[in-house]
This record gives sequence, structure tokens and C-alpha cells, in this order.
Amino acid sequence: MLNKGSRAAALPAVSELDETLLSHRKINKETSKIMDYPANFIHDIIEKDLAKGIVNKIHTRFPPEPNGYLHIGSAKAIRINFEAAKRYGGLFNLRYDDTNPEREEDEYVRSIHEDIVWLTGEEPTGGIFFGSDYFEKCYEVALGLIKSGKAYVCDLSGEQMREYRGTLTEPGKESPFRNRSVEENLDLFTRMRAGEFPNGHCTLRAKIDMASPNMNMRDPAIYRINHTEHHRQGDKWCIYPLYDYAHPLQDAFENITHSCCSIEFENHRPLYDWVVEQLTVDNGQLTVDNGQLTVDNGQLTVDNGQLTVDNGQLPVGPTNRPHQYEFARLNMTYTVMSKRYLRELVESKLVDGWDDPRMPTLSGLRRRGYTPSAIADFLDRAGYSKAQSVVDIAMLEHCMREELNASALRRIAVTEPLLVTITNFPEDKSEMFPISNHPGNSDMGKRELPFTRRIYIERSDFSDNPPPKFHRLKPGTEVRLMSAYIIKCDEVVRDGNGEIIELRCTADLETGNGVPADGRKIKGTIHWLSAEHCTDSSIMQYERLFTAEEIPGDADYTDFLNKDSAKLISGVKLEKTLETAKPGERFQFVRLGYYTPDSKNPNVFNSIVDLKSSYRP
RNA sequence: UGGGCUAUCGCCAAGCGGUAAGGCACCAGACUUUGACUCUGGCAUUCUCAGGUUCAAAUCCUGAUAGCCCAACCA
Repeated sequence: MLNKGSRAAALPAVSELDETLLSHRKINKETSKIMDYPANFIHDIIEKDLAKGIVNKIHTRFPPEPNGYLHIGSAKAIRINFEAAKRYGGLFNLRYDDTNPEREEDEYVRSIHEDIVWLTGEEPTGGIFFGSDYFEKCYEVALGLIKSGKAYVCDLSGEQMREYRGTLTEPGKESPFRNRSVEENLDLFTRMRAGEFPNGHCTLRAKIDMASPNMNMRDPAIYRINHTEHHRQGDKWCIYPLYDYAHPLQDAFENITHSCCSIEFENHRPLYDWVVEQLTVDNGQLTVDNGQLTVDNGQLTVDNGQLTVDNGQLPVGPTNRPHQYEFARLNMTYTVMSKRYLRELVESKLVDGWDDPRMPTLSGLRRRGYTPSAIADFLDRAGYSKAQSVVDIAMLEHCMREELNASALRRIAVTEPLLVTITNFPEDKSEMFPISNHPGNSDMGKRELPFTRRIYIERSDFSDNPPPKFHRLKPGTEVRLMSAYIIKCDEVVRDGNGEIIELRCTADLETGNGVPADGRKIKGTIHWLSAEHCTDSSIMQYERLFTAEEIPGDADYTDFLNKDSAKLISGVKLEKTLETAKPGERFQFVRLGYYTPDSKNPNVFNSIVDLKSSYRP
């Protein structure tokens, strides 16, 4: 369905692929949804690498910092990495990038894992790792860098460092500490680790190029001192590697082949490559006993089978090193995606936690009733490119509707009940009408709904002052009660305030639940519930969180919060079959939308998405 | 003359020198015991702009323009 035939031509020739890959592809073609996942530029790169034998087994990763909950933008990063591995028979790692002890918490570690498993439907095939578990290895590599004169301890303060760094248009100046001896650097760095210096006293910097037009290359700090307890390492460390240094090393340690991240890291790629290259053969890390290293068919082999690595680190070379690729991050209309805003919404109690059903977080979407498959479908349809964009949230809603239309059982809910008395129907009679669980799919079966003299219909399904094309109940005309009688409104009963409190109608008992013998056409069909056989419940009706498609960058985003984004509707009547509904089950409330029981509040149903309605008064 | 990236329908997005896929949204019609679904038709003579190369350009070249990212001891 989403597969583009034209993409087939871009795939490498069959002969260029190895057997495992081939069989994988064949299986997918016949049975799985995976092949429907459209190719993208990342796949193009991977397929070229595979075809050329540059890589043998694809290995990707998703490296969240455990400092917040995952959102649908994170899901894009997960999916791009996860699907690349899956599609090409590779492995996918979850790696917590927990190199900053001040921001990370175990709660987030837990939620991230839960969300990823929910989204992908499986535990990460390559394993779960923590960046902080590599601190010792990172430290050793840093020692190597110092020994080869590629890193130095710098005593410049933060402010001084900023001055020395130069500006976007002017080159920086070299630090006065740049040419310290290897011995001095080694001594200082050892003492940094030993805790001899307070926070901010000095840093370890990579010696690259203070005049580089890329600010990231102007001798970036790669280690800082921070005497803060780490959520996982406790007080074991007081020096922490920075992202630009730690991340490429982590990728290399895990034998990641394709490291896909979002576009803002594009400027960091030269530094990523620089760090990775410090791990190459001539760095002294790899010893091959006769000096001969060859690569055959993407397979790393050594002439006589003898390969030694001095610290257990797999050697990195031209054919087995990680590469970083960037894709555009996801933006959606009527919501915000930055973790900062999401956290603020939670902390200021503007929403009911990270899993508030209005939030674009995965936990929020899950609680709202969204499915992983609809999210994946949405992500794939929105596509993966490098162009900055804002995807219409209507596309997400469409994906959810499309899936639920096929899978959700139809049920009846009357949200604003208006009493209707069927005057020609006996007081003590109860008649069962069979009603389909899904009009388009008889395999989903049917149930029986009791019909009695007193029923409820939606207040909005009656009007005594109907606008044009009002195909519902109005005085003197007929309407179909879904799967039951045709009724005609004879009388409108009002209370002292003129409020309509009851409708008195007569049913066409001759026709019953059938087509009228005289062939007359009934325009409208409305839903109903026996007033004696229904249950009381509530609905949380959700709308978009914000009132504007995009929040202007210079505005206060709280000014754009939609005050009606969550409305509790109580006094809702539901058919009895819904009494046993459990969170995780999704229903179509006929003519209204899709709903699911809220996981936190018993007897409350969350609106997932409304049905598309083309009626305009 | 800081560097990098990106520009194809209202919103996404294919396209990789051979004469503009698809999805969402929208509009019109058919069907309908859900104003849903489904179906049918309509939605870029044109690819940010201006030149150039070519039999042929969204695709190549040149030059503009616009948007995004970069000056944390964050990730």
C-alpha cells in the first residue's frame, strides 16, 4: 500500500546481496508490513554500503538521555533506527545517554524502556546499554589522546573559554594551556579524576583547530568536573565526558554502523568523525601480528587469524566504523515537541502529567488510546527527509481513524441524553434488536440491544427549528432509530423554562427494523439507548492542546493553550455491554468517534479521535 | 564573502537528464439503517528566483533569494 514500485529500481541487484539479507527481504515481501515501509535516503545509504561490502551487519541505536519522557518526535528517531536494523536483518540497541549526572533520573529510564517496547513491540534486539557504563573505557581513550598529544587540560574558566573561542565570524585564539607537556596533562587529568579539583576548575579539551569555521572543532571540551551523584554510577566519578566525545565512542564500542540522529547534530559530524578516527589502527590500539589487515566481502579477517586488541575495544577502520547520518526532526501542528516545553507543561500543572492524553508524549498518546501501529503509519506517511517541516496533526488523526475504523467494535453512547417516549409502545415491553458490531465486517458478530417505551437520543439529534438539510428528528417527520424502529415526533414537552425535557413519538411498529412497505425513504438515522437498560458513565472529550498551528518563537506558548482541550462530559449513557470495557480496548461510539477507557479513572472514557463529519448547519 | 544544511501543490513527500508518484487537507458526485466508511471525479503546463549547458532540465552549471542549525564545562 505504501510501497512504491518505483523504489524497487533503487535496490541493489540481488547478486550484490548476501543470502541472509536476501531471504529476509523475500519473507518481508510476502508477509510483513516492513516492506511497505517506504525507502528513504537512509535506506539508500545502507543499501549502497551493503552492496559495496562496506558493512556486513547493520547495527543501529537509539540514544535518549533519561531526562524526560519520550514523545512522538522521539518515536521518529526510534523508528528510523529500529526499522533500518529490522529491514536489513541487523540489530538495534537502546542506549541511555546518561553522561550528565545533573539531569538524569531512574524514572525516565523506566518510562523510556516501557515506551520503546510498546512502540516497537519488542525488546531492543541488540541490547540495552548505558553510556555511563563506558566511563572507564572513555577515560582510557582520553589517556591515549593525551599521550598522543591530542588532548590537554585547560584551566580557562567558562567565561574565558567563551572569549577564546571567537565568534561565528571570527576565529578563536589558542588557550595558553594548549601546549602543556604530555606528562603534565597526564598528571592533571589523573588528578581531575581523583577529585582534587572543584567543579569548573579545569577541563580536558581535544586539540583540534581554534580557527575552524565550525565552532564545534575549536578545541571542544571533552571532560568536565562535576561532583554530583550519578543516577547509576553514584559517586564513582567526578569527571564526566561530554556528548561530542562520549557519543561517537559509545557508537564505536557497540559496533554501531549507522548512527541516525536529528539534523541539529549535522554540525557535530566532523567532530564525531574526529573522535572515531582516534580509535583507528595507527592509534596504537590494534596489533596484528604480521601487520597484515585485509577486508574481504565486508568481513574483517586477519592473515593468520591472530588479532589482538589491547583494551578489548574492537578496532575501528575504514570499513568497520560508525557513521552519523541526520534526518529532520518531527514537528506537528497544534502541539509542541520540545522537552523543555513539555516539562514546563507538566511542572506547572497545565496538564495532568507526562501521560496526559493531550500530550504528544508516547505515554500520553497511549493513554489517549493511540496505537503503536497508527503512530508508525503516521511517521512513515510523513516521511523521512532532511527538510525542516511541520506535519499536519490531521495526518496522525487520519491514521488512527483508518485503523480504528477497521478494528474497533461499534457501541452506542448517548452523550447528552434527551428522553423520548414511544407512545404506541407498551409500558412493560422490552424488545431485543440485533445490532452489528461492525457494519462492514460480519465476522465481528452482533449483539442485542433492548428497546423499550422510554429511550434516550442525543439532544443534538432533535431540533424544532431545524437548519436546512437537518437529517435528524424534527417535529412531524420520521427518523430511523439505528437497527430499530422508524419514529415520528408528535409532541415536544418543555419545562417551565422552555427547556425541552421530553419528546413524545410514535414508532412505525409495522415496519419494525426494516424497509417501509410503502417504499418511503427515511433520511436520517440516529442512535438511541433504552432508558431502562443503560449505564451511566463519563467521557473526557479531548481537543488539540494548542489553538495555533505553530507557536511563534517569540511568543509565550501558554498564550496559545486551548482552554477547551479537555472537557469532562458526565451523565453519559452507555449500552450495558460497555460495563466490562478495559483500558487498551477501543470502541467506536457510533456517529461520535473512537473511545477507550481511561487507565487512571474508572468509568471514564477518553476520546481518541472523532469521526469525520461533513454536516455543517 | 563565517560554516553547515534545506528549498517540488494549503501540509508532508517521491523524483537521481527523457518530459511532475503518492498521502493528508479540501471541493464535487455516487452509495449508505453511522452526515462515518467505501467509491468516482477535481485539485503543480510546473518544481524559490534569474541566467546558462542540452534535442531534452525539478534533476547538470553559474548567480541570487529565503528558511533552519552552530559561539554550554547540555544532549
